Amino acid sequence: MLMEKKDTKTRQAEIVAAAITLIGEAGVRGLTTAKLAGRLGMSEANLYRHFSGKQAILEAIVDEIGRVIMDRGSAFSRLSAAPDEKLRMILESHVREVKEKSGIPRLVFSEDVHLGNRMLREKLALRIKSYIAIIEEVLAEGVGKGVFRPDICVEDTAKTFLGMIQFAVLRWSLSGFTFSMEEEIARLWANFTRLIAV
Amino acid sequence: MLMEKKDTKTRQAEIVAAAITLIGEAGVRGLTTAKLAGRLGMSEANLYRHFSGKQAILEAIVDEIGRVIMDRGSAFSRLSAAPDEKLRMILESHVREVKEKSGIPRLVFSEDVHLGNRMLREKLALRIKSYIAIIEEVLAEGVGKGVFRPDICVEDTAKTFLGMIQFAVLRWSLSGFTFSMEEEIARLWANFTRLIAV
DNA sequence: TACAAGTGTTAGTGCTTGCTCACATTGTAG
DNA sequence: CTACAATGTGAGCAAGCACTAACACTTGTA
Repeated sequence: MLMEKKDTKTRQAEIVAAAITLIGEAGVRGLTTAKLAGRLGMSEANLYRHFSGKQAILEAIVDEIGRVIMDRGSAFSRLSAAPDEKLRMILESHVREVKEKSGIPRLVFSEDVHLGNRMLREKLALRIKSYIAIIEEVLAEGVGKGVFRPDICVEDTAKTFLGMIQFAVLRWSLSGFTFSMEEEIARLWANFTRLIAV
Repeated sequence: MLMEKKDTKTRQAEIVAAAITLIGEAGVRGLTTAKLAGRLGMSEANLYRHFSGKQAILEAIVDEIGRVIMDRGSAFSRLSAAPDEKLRMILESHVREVKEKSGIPRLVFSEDVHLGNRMLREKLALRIKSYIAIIEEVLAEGVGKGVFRPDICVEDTAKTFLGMIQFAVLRWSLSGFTFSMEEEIARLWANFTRLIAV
């Protein structure tokens, strides 16, 4: 009787947070009911009081990811900084997020999402789409204000921008996190901003 | 006694090919000794005659990936086309490769590589590095010949270029392969080439 | 106070996993 | 021809997996 009783909403949030951390450390494969329960100091069976199964936990994580992305979008759209400054801030907050919650990109790339549950895959595709839209908006604003080249396609440029970040994260992960992500991103940003500046 | 005896070199090649196909269909998680042996029409135990274990099979796949990349590099360096044409050809051959052997990108992104065996991770990081170097070379040639802007950083631009492709593949996978990869890539290429053209 | 609903645990279940063992068959060198 | 190494098989093992049943405690409420 070590575990104090808590509202299921609270427990669900705790479980999701622990699951993201665990995925960050050990991957989606490493997210087992035994490890998750152990990490939380509760029994495996108790997980099933709050979630119908592992799939439901993954769904909840994807919803959490969506919430993070949406929050970021609304935060930056309210901002009154220059478009290129906004873009840099999105970049930096993205990198910060990835570093402290590496479980998120890991789930995004995982086979469990790409090959497993269909709903999971579609939900995530939608989230990424809306993330691209956020970048597009900033780019369009920059084009309108004359800080970005008028001949860029905002959609393709947004996709290229995000791809640049993703690939940096991939290389960083493959390197065993040996190089400085911040420095790498700073270099990439310097080059990218030169490409799209008027 | 359905299985005819073959040289272990031949069997290894067969196993690696079947494993890549299987990963393409079912992911690295779907690559189980049972499925792989079943696909090849042989017993599980026979796999262990030719490979010491699953890790060894994954290593052989990574070596195969390295061979593919190296071949591509040497093929394009021998080519006498214009730099921008070369870059487009690399892009197209990359996409073609991904489409017919989707097991390769799946392994590159897999947790088994990123979190599992260290040697695997380092080998793959090296391969990607040399792939980046190939792109860099083409970009540098283009800058020298005056077809690409002289103010680009070839290294960062190469990384951005590859990231753009990777991200397109990710979105394609997340979409359930519903959109046309060729059209998407064509759009991205048109925008990218505009960004780096003089 | 009674009691139903909600939250917790222990101790399992059946299934899949990578892998091994003992044994059969085949190819080939002396 | 014979002996031996290489290549093949079926049977099965220990560990890990997601998940469940049966039961215990707590809390809100009629």
